[in-house]
Amino acid sequence: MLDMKQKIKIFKALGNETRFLIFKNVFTGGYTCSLDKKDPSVTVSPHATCVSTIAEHFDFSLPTISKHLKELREAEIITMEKKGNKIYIEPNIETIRGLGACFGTLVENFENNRELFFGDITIS
Amino acid sequence: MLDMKQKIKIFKALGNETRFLIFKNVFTGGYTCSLDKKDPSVTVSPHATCVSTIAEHFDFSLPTISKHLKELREAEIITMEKKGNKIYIEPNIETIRGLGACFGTLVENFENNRELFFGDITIS
DNA sequence: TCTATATTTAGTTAAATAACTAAATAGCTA
DNA sequence: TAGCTATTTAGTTATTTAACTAAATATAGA
Repeated sequence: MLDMKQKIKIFKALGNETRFLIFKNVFTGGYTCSLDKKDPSVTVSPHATCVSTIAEHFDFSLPTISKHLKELREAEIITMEKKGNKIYIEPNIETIRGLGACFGTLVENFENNRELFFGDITIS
Repeated sequence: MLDMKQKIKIFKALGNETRFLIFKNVFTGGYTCSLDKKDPSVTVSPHATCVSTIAEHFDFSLPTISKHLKELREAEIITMEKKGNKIYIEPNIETIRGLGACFGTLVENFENNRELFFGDITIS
């Protein structure tokens, strides 16, 4: 379960256009980075990519993208794993699943409370 | 359906501790503000509250809270309706429902893509 | 109309954010 | 080892954010 600090960190991370676009593309596989040619057994997901590949899609410098990725990693939205001299970035679906569940619970509780208070009357 | 700009605005709004706490309490009914005594027919939800009531729960000045509320309203996370000389604040559940649905779709698509790629093999 | 209440606007300031370039680190490959 | 690739760290700067106080606006009620 995500605690409040963690949720705020996630929202802050996604509340920036560049980071949001990185997030979007890492999760939907918009970027692809060739995996290690020497070792095809490397077990990265099809979504995996690396820092420089992502940076190619933006007009910002590599250090700027690197810093954005760090923030996404600290919010546990992505994972970054070093393999050789590259860092493979993958979506952290558990965090997104957790966030989705939080919103689901919030909506559900809200509906239940409303029903308790208003009975079966629909408020427009 | 929420567009990208709107989503980013929502995340930015919730990525601040004070605004997150306001959001939390407005949605869960943590604050309650007495409704208009003269006119009990006023149709505000049990979650309704007003700016000064919210401000009482924080060590920040009223203008600071007012500005935070404005940002939450612009992100369509809450609604603010003036009735007399008070402004009643209510949660905008549709926005939260929409956001929850987005995360749901993202997770679902992710699972489907993974299944398409990996078959029924479970990746640990 | 006068006064009190509720809220926002304006203007200021300190801190945080997001960008840059240059330099450092780390791991391949020749 | 030397050079190349991938990435981060350090240091700087401009912009944005979040806070404040004081003043303005709007409504309610005496």
